[in-house]
Amino acid sequence: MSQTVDRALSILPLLAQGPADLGQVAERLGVHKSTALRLLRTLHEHGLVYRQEDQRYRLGARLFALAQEAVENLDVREIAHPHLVALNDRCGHTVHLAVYEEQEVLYIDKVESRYPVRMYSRIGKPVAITVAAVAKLLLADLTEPERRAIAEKLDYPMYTSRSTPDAAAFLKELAVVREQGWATDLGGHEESINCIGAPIRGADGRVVAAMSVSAPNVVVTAEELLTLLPLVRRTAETISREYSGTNRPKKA
Amino acid sequence: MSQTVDRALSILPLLAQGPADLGQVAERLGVHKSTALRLLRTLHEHGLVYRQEDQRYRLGARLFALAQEAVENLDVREIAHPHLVALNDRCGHTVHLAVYEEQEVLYIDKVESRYPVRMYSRIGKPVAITVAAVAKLLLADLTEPERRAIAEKLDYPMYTSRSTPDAAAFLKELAVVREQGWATDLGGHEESINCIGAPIRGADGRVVAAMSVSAPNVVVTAEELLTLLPLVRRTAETISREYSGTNRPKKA
DNA sequence: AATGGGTGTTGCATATGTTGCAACAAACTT
DNA sequence: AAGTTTGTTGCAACATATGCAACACCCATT
Repeated sequence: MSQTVDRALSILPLLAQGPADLGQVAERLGVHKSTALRLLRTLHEHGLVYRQEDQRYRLGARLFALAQEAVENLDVREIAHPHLVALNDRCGHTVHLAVYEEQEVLYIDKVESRYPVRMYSRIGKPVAITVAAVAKLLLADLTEPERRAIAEKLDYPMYTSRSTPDAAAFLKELAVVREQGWATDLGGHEESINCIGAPIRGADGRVVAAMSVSAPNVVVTAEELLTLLPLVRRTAETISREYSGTNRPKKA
Repeated sequence: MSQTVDRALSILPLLAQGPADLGQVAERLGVHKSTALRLLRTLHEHGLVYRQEDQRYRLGARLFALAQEAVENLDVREIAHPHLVALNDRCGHTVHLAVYEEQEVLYIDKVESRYPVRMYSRIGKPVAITVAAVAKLLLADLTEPERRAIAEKLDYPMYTSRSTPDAAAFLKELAVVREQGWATDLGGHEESINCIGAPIRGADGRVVAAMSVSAPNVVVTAEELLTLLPLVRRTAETISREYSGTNRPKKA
């Protein structure tokens, strides 16, 4: 791989955390200031980096444009969105859509709860991979060696007492999820929040995305939330059918 | 500037047009296949590029995550502040910056009038939402159903005889504000104080904040204050440009 | 007005890292 | 099975990125 490009690209996540000046960039990259300057200049010419009035650098508009095109290319999102909204209309809770890519699970869509109490999550943000219902669904579909490889590499932070403690427990949970075709997260990420999720499959049966419904204890108990399971699964299946084209041909 | 990085970054807009295989990328870059391969690999490692099952490359979801993180860490206040100060330097009146959050409009910055007579307001304090110019600007940008939902829920205290009396009047006012792109509050909150305001927009055109200039009658009449409108609008636009990073368009 | 610390910027010699090649591997067509 | 297309690796040659040191600049301090 290319060292120069590697360094240049490392600047992006760094700037995503907030603006930084030349010195800071150089230091965090471990290179000379002049080197950092030239990398930043190149990024700047491509519009990925913007220089604000105080001379500090931050991510540029071009990146947003690219990101926009990137999500548009993920057409699961496009197809799923109206169904997620419809589901939210019926149950009122927060609905998430996530995909697995490069060892990460990312939220790519979200429909906010209608209740005043909202949970914290962020589109584009990596999911708590060891506990989230959507993460379990997406990982459960990998091959057994892949699952094991990933499970070994992960950290298992104990967000709550009910978080997945270690690789063994995680693999076991994935096996259950794979078997039953749906997943839960009962207070594993935040003590008072429960989720239920179902997989969205492509034409070949592989899981291409996962969706979930989340609600805090103060609104509905875990048992009540579970009564929504059939609805969630049906929604996921509808989306799967539309996505895989067995129902409605939509796009070329 | 760096040739290697330049080439690597040129791949991104190329892939934004749709997935492409190694050969196509190499050809459109004008480099050898092996070179393109190494560049793509580096992009891949950073998650900016994703390799789909048919081995073709497309933009990766990480791009989306980066952009999302960036907007979240973008501080309007930080960017706006120097411009607000400059505006205050020129006109001498109190300048406010406000955002909409969770059904409320909050002041997040303020530059005090240089005149001895000052109006009462406080950073972090909720704004008089039915009358303030900044509130009108922020609410006017919501969707029609959202606006109606909020307008219904609000109280309409008659701070003065010129306060907005009810939901119908408020919605009508919002429509006007939305149309004209600026707002006023002429004695609606305190009998002797007038404000004019303008919206600050993000890269996608949505209103992310609003600013206003306020002055009491004893210093300038409402008509005199209105002569500042072009200046206020220009300032808001300058901030918008800087915030959205669209100041410097550059092309290959 | 002069000094000094803090930036960002440029020219240059060195050698490091990138390049294109050509040969190899693998997957599909015929 | 042979042939075509596409992706991948090792290597030698050279172009390119690198760090340095000197410079320019701005701001605060004296």
